Amino acid sequence: MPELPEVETIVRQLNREIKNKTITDFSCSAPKMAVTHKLADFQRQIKGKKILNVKRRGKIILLELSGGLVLAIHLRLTGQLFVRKSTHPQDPFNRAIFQLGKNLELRFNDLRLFGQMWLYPKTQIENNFDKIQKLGPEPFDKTFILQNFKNILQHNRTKIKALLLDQSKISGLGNIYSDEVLFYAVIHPNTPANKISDEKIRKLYIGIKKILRDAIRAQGTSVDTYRDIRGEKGQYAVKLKIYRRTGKPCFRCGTKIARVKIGGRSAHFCPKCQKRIMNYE
DNA sequence: ACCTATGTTGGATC
DNA sequence: AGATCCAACATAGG
Repeated sequence: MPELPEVETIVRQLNREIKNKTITDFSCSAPKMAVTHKLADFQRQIKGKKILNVKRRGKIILLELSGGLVLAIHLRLTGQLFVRKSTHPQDPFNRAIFQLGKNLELRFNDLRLFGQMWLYPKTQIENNFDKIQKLGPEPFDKTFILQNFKNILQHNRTKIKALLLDQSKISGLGNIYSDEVLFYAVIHPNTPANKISDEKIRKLYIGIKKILRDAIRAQGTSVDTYRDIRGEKGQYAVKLKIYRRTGKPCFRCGTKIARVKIGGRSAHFCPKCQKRIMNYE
């Protein structure tokens, strides 16, 4: 499910709703999701811990707990975090429940079971957690300047679509927003990253920030299973220009939108506007 | 009914 | 280095 805007939405809402709550109990019906511990150990470690703060790095949610622990959560494709009153009916595909006192629960639901949780001491998260160590720059980090982005593109021959999806190059973009930013910047998804002109790099850089910011404002895109912590849809789906619009008219020129596979993922683009550079497929 | 697709990512293989 | 295929898994849609 979630890319940067969806994860950011969830993180902001969690801070509003469950900061300073204490995890009074934990249960989980999918042991593989809690990757760092056997279930009993995971439960023992997390029980009684207070949620001090919620952060995000890339698409990874980080709950800072008392006792110097951090609970890291990755929702992968279909994970959801819901905050529910205990009286609320059970959610479909619920895999884990963090009890927050008598009346409140943080529920981890996941249809496809790809989601993962890690529980580590804070120092280890910061210094040794490879999932975070490997991440590229945050699009909204002040140090992520145009020149920085330019360097990344100029040192990679890979197709720009694949580069944008590669979390070690730049973090936070997934299949939806990588398509959207390439449409915004009018770049064919198969263009080798190091063949993109300075002008287009600049446009892409601007587009990444603009589109992610707009999507966060709209509380994310619910084109499939994404929901926020109240179970509500994000509102950005109606603003999508290209993603999953195969065969529909391009908003710029009316040409039918095309779809190609790049690295096993679908890339949507306008074959007229986003012309591929000759000599490169 | 069968085939394909799905918001992720990590590993194997060429 | 980089591309491609496959793995985890469950469901929906053509």
